[in-house]
Amino acid sequence: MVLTEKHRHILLKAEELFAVRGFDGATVRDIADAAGVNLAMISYYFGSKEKLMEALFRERMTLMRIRLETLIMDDNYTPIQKVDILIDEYVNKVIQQQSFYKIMLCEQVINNNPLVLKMLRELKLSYANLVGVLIEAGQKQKIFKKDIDVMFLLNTMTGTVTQMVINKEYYKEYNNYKKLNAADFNELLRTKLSAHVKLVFKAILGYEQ
Amino acid sequence: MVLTEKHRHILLKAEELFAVRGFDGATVRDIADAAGVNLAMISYYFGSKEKLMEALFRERMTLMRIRLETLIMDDNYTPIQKVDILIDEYVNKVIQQQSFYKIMLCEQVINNNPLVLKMLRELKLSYANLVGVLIEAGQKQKIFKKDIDVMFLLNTMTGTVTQMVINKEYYKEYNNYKKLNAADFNELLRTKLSAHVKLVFKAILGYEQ
DNA sequence: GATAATTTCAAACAAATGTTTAATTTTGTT
DNA sequence: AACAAAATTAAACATTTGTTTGAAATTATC
Repeated sequence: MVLTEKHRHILLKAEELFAVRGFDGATVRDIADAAGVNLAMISYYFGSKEKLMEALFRERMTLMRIRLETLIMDDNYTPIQKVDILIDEYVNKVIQQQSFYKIMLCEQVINNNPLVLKMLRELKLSYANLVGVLIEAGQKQKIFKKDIDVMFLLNTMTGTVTQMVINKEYYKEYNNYKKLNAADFNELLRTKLSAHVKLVFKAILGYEQ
Repeated sequence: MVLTEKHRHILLKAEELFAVRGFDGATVRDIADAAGVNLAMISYYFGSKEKLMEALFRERMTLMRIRLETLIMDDNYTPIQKVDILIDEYVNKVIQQQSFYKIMLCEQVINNNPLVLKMLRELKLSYANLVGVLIEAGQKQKIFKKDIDVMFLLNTMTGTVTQMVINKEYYKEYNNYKKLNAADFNELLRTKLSAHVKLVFKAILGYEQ
């Protein structure tokens, strides 16, 4: 399906609502209202609510895998540099696309849409495989230690980052960052998260510097 | 509200359904069927679907905070021992109560029930405060390094553990653990998660041994 | 500018949802 | 055994839900 500007606008508004109310909680009427279009337009443009969700996942997930693949295969970086880039880019992406990552998280728990589940599955396994290649390269160069569990490594990153994003407001409150505006706070979070995950990765992968 | 065995039985079945379909996705009819009671019994026993959810949270969350408080105040353990116990008990609890932790995760994202949100908030903040006390004790003894961000520390633990539990099946598949039965696999996960989080905590808190 | 294709709309539709009702059965008490 | 309280039930209720319809408005094509 080719997406027009109208498609993308509806997807954006649907995304915001799904992130706050969940797939079942956000009604088609809510989405139509938020997008400023008639109720019937959702079915007209996407076929159904389910297919709208599928379109959203297809749209948001398209670029994810490709980027990682080019990074892993890039010969201009050392394994350590690649790990740092991987972390930076992941943290950036989650902070930039908070709504979608919240939806992804819920969809991993709630078993709603088979097609969405399949896409998540493929993304996860290909991520594990690609990062596995990176780890092995680092191990061959004696930079990373032996016996790295790729899934533990990845889930530590994804879990820490999503958890911090979900609990953003508590973090803000706990550290008295109330005076910061949303953009500045996101920037602070981005910097701290990158540094933190990098520290954790050093411990798991077993390298210094 | 005093909970009878019947109450608890319905809560258990509701918990299983909420974990798989979400609050909005699990219908009162589904829950009644799963519990083997008449549809009207849900309202009769709990008042409403929302109140059933609140009762579930009240029931499951009651013991959480108290346990941590006694651990932190216990003088028989060193800070490092307390950290290890904290991790072990958290991992055990999540693996033992996977359904409820999945529900908690979704409720943190989806803003459904104000009372549930309030309970989550209180749990999170009191957890942060109590662990903060533990960290400071360790810092005073020069065991932990300075400038520990308690929320980053906690979210690394909760994020990693929940992420591993959510992606259990992928992990099983990726590592060819298909032959293991559910109980054995949970045990394996428990052991590996404990060791992994302890390693990560050592790096964050900055101690050896 | 006439015609066709596309987009938009209000209304209607059937199905599903949480909750209530009022009658019936079961349980407890004396 | 007789009565009262509690538990259970099938049916009904009013909303809300996703989706469709058929007419109207808009845009594109010749």
